[in-house]
Amino acid sequence: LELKKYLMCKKKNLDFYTFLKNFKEQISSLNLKNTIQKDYILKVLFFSDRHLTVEDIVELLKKHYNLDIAITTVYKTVKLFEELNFITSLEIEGSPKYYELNHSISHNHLICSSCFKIVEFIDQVIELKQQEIAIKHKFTLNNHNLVIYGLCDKCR
Amino acid sequence: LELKKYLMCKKKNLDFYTFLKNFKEQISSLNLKNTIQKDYILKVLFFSDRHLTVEDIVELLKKHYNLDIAITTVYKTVKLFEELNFITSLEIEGSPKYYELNHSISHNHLICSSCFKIVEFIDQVIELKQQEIAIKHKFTLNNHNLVIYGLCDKCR
DNA sequence: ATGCATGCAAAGAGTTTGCACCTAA
DNA sequence: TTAGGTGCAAACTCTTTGCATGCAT
Repeated sequence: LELKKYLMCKKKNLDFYTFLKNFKEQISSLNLKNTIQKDYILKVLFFSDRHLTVEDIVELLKKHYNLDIAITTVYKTVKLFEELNFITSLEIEGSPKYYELNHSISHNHLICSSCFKIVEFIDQVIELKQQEIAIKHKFTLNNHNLVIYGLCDKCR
Repeated sequence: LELKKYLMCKKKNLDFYTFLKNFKEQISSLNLKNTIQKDYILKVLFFSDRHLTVEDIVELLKKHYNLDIAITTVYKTVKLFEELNFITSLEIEGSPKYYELNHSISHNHLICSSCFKIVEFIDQVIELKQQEIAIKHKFTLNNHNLVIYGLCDKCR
């Protein structure tokens, strides 16, 4: 029971092995190969409570699983995972890309300019307004990226 | 009169020479040096009706004024201009930074994923909501970056 | 057996830095 | 005269690509 709770992901409300099984099935059905590299990169992202850069992923693979996976492989893999909608990316001014498990629900980020803490939020009013604006300008909305920069309470 | 109208900037509602004079005074008051390079980089940004990359600026300097200014100098200059709030920058996924004259008014961007057309918009509801969210999470908001990606009517 | 995957090395894009010389004030 | 500025070359960061080998299916 304790183990099961540990394996749950807050974001997906799912245990890792169910998630991994589904993942492996999707990889197979696309005629791609299941590998240790893919599994562990996914695992690191699944259990992380923060947004990770490619470099972070390499370090965590080494630290937690003593695995040496080439950074090139991680770049290729996160690109694939993003295309398959397993993960999403976040661009922050002057930083490498950050990755996180796909929440399915559209959300935005509030970032502290000093300590780089990232807070996620959802706002239905902003979501709807964006739809309105897209329609007004005759755009078909596909995704958006709202990042608010500020100072968190600890840093000011 | 025609000339005067030509020299007006839609965004600043100001003619270039008034703008340049004010700019030069600010540069002097900071004990920085006024140079041809700074003047012309500002000029290109002033008269542009679109967002410019550093590379765009170098090309326009050559095309319009037959000036060869080193790209390094342009990088250094736009960085300075941004710190002095003469211009603002915009980050788009997988693109170099885009610069534009500072509007003073906070605004957002809608970008076509196919032709990269950039449309600017202002929305008071979104602005206020962002303030609310910052307060809720105990952040002091300083700036934000909302980019909506979609397909414009021509591209879909 | 086939073909995607891995990982090394190398290239690539965008940007910054160090430094000698130049120029505005 | 003396800071700051310019522009060349080189470094730097992040990311992608080419290719030989490896491994899943």
